[in-house]
Amino acid sequence: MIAVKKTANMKPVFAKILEDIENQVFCTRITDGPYFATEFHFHKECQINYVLESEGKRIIGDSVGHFTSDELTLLGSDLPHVWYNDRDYAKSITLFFDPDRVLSILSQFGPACKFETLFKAAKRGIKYSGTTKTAISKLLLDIPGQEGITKIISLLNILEILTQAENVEFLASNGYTNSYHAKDNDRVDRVFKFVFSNFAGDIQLEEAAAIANMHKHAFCRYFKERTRRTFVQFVNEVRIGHACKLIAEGETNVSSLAYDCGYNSLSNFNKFFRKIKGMSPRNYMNELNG
DNA sequence: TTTAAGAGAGGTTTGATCCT
DNA sequence: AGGATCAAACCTCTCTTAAA
Repeated sequence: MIAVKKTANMKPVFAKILEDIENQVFCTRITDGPYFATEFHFHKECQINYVLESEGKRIIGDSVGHFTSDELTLLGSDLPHVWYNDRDYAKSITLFFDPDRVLSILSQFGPACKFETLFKAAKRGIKYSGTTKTAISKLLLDIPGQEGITKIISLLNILEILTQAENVEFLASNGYTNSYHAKDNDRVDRVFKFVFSNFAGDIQLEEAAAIANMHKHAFCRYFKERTRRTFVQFVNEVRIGHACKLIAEGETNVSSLAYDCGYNSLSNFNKFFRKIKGMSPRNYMNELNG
């Protein structure tokens, strides 16, 4: 279901980007392969991410969501994130920049308050749509072929457009603060991958705890501390999120939806669907499809 | 076919405490 | 700080039943 492949060079790839940015105001990275080559992580640099082709699940801060091709997001400093594709291809372009450095440059030309505000808002992760998305994605894709000052102008253009965007969607919850530590990344990534790969079947707490190398009691506490939700809540959010994706793709049978998402009883599926979405599955279908 | 409520069993989460 | 252990509280999960 989810591509859970892993290569030995994942970390060096990311470390290289951070090295590159040491010497520049910003840098871009193009991913074009069977999967997104980073694990769950966070860093000081902001990033603008445009998914060209792929779909799957993503975690940004405390949000668990589904992404598809043509998705544009801005992630602020220290916001934990990961994209797990469940297709065998992943194509995206990402622009990394150090917000402090960008602000210090911009402030030499006048007040940079609106950019400061943007970077602060980005700590929740922002998803863009409409004309903003169209304009930014085009500018982003042009950057790799540009040099020197033209490149800088593109970045400034992008940031300017982002400050003017309307109807944006915030991803992490209001007031979200990162409670992960850098050393959590591996462990948490293993657990997330486990859930995303197995949510359609049975998932036992003890198995997840073992994957995290912890006793189940310690794991419960650890998981809640980092994700702000219990392990069972997380699994249900992933399952109901998947149900919504299937509904969006045209599934009309509530019963098969329940079993496809890992529920062994219709009654339990209905219960959690209502709890998470605030309405019954049938209502949700009607609202979505008119 | 779908939704919802209730009950019992058993799984999950949490508080307190101890250990490293 | 972070994890282990135990006990107790809390909550899911599944099944049943009934109704829309």
